[in-house]
Formats: sequence, structure tokens, C-alpha cells
Amino acid sequence: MQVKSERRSNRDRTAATRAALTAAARRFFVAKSYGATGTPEIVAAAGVTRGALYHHFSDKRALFAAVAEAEAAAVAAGIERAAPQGRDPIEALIKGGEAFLDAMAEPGRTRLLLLDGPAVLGRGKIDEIDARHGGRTLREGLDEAMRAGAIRELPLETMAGLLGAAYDRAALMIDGGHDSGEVRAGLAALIRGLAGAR
Amino acid sequence: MQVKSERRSNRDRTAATRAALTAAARRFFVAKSYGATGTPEIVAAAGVTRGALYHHFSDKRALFAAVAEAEAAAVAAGIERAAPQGRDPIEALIKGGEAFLDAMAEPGRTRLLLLDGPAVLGRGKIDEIDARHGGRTLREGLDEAMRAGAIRELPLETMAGLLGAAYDRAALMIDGGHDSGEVRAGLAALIRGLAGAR
DNA sequence: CACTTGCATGCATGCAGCCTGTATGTTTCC
DNA sequence: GGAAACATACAGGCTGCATGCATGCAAGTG
Repeated sequence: MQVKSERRSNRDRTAATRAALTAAARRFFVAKSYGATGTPEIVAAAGVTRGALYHHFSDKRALFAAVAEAEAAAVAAGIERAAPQGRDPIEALIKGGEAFLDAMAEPGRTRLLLLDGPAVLGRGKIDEIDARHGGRTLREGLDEAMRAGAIRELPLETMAGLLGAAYDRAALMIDGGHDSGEVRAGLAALIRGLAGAR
Repeated sequence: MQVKSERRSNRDRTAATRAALTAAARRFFVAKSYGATGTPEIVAAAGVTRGALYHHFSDKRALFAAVAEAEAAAVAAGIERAAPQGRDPIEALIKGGEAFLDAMAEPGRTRLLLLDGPAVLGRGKIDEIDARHGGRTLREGLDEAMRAGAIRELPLETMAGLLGAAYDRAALMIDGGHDSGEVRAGLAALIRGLAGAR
């Protein structure tokens, strides 16, 4: 009689190990922040050793980057799923923002993407991640609204950055207990303001 | 003949040591970030030992908090100094924002207050610091503009938070090489938009 | 009003525990 | 047989604390 040998392909092993590591890391990073989390507790929770971790990730930072990347992708997917693509580009923009806030309501996302992310990975890296995922939606929405003449013509990258920051803070405020309706109304006012101005 | 005995009162000693520590710490935190800076290098640069550090600060975090607090106060002082208090509350708001960006151009401030600050001290703590210093100016300016009927009536705290986030990001963008004029124009457009909207 | 006596404050040194990253083995796949 | 996946062992560094020493300081004493 022989113990179930649990034979797996290398690809499966890698995928499973990486998934276990990022999942465990995510829990700790969310609960205790990146800095206060040690790799020993991560690997213990994931059921592997530190050797496996450093085999798959060059660094503790690289592990965090993987977690953040997945989180940003999940946010973008949430927005994409809810994307209405209505006629009015202004309303589409606002709806997209609502979808973003809904997606960011998932526990831990604000900490990962808005607090620790910039500090651990640097503004540049987190901007690049954002540009590929969530921030892209906003930039495209703004672009469309400008092309349609619905809002004032202004430098796209700049406005996407400034409005994106407002949306990020909005997510943080809601996460901190601030009234969600008020925050959303404020954001809508900001957007509509860009439409009216000469 | 006796060696200059360097006799100092305890108050003076404390002030000098704390100043040396926070100054040295600021340099490293700015150059290498909070996480990558060790207390040994800080105390070496300050010319004291780790014993002195832990005598004056409960924690490495507490030392960072002292640095951030001083930085925020310096920013607020810069704004206060440049405060125009013109007739038009809208223009006053925009001018105040320009003063904020000028103050934030001082090297290291974006990293201390906008990147590491929130991650190390937490959003709550950094908000509280901001509320006492720089953010106060914005909130008061908005309040005045609303009372004067110059901009749309909206929840004050909420709008101060959202606009404050845009200004923070603006400082980061400029620090990152983004064109300052464009960013300032974008911010002005956001503010003026609030004036026009119904 | 000197003076010393006792205590608190400021600071240095040494230690314990933990953590990161790497180097080196061992097992599993291919 | 070789490479990939993983485990184990080790070196260096860092944080926070506990302990020890010196100096300022306030109160009492003669």
C-alpha cells in the first residue's frame, strides 16, 4: 500500500504554490500592513516554506507586487463588468466611477492599492499598474467625453490623474466610514462641473 | 585651563538632541524611504546613540511622526505666508492651491507626507495632521466660498477631502516631472467648475 | 547662602528575538 | 540525466528593551 502520491505536473505545482502564497500574503498584508507582516507567517499560512517563496518571488516586494497586480486586475474587471456604455458620455463617466467605488469596497483593496502600494512599490510602479487596469477606464471615458465635446478640452493625462486621485480618496473615505452617498454626489459635482465650465 | 565643559541645561540638551535626530532622520527617510532606513544610520548621522533615540521617541514610527508633523507645519506656514485673501473667494481658493503646490515643491515633502506618511502612520493619523495644518486652509477657503455663494453648496468635509486629494496628486505629479502649468490649470478648472454648476 | 544629598533626566551599552536574503541540499518531474 | 520545485541551514542586520552611568536639579540643612 502506498500513500496517495499526489502526483502533479510542474505547471500545476507552480500555479498552486503561487496561488497559496499570494492568497496568504494578501490576508496578512490587509490585516497587518506590508511592513508588519513577516515572510515566516505568510509561508506558514500557505503551507510551504520560505524556500518556496524565494523560489517563486525574487523578493518580499515582488510578492506584494503580485498581490497588488491581481487586486488591480480584479478592480478593473469589476468596472468592466458594470460598464454601461450609455449614450451620454458624462453619465457614463459617473457610472464608471460608481463601479470603481463598488469594486474598491471589497475589504482590503484600499489598503493594498492606495496606502501600502504607493509606499512599497513607489508612485511610478503603482501608476503603471493602474494605467493598465482601473485608471485606463477613467482615461478612456474622459477622452471620449472630450472628443464628444461634452466636457471642456483639457490635457487628458493630467485630468485623468487629478480625477483619479479624487476617486481614490473617495474610496478611502468610504472605507473610513464616510457617507457613501455624499462622496458620490461630490464626485458627480466635480465631473459635471467640467462639463459646464467655459 | 579646563576643557570647555559644554555645560547645558537639560532643556537645551533635549531640544538639541531631538533636533539632530529629526533632521538626520528626515534626510534618510527622504533619500531611502522609511522602510529602508535603519535607526543605526540615523543615530550615527545625528552623532548620538540608539539609546538617545529610544529615550526621546517611543518608536521608530514616533520619530517618523515627529518628522511628518514638522513637515506639515512647514507646508502650512508656507501657505499662510503667501495667503492673498483677495476679494474673490474663488480666486483666493486657487491662489491658496498654488501656494500649497509651491510649498510641496520642497524636496522630500511629497515622499514624507503623501507616500510614506499614509502607509506608516495610517490614513487616520495623517488626516488628523493634515486637518491641523495644510488641509485646514483648503477647508476654510471652501467654506468661505460656499457661504459667499460663489460655489455650489456641497458637504464641506467631503469636498475638502476630494479636492485635497486632487491637490496632493498634483504635487506628486509635478514632483514626478509632469508639467506644472498643465497641472495647475487642471486644478483651476476643477474649482471653477464647482462655481458654474447648477 | 554655600553645600550636600537624593532623585529624575539624558544618554550609552549590551542583549534577546526576529526577519530577510542567500547558499546549499533533496526530491519530484520530464 | 538534467532541470525545476522545494526544504533546510546560515549570516548579517535591525528593532526594542533592560541595565548602567553621568549629569542637571531641587530641596533641605547647617
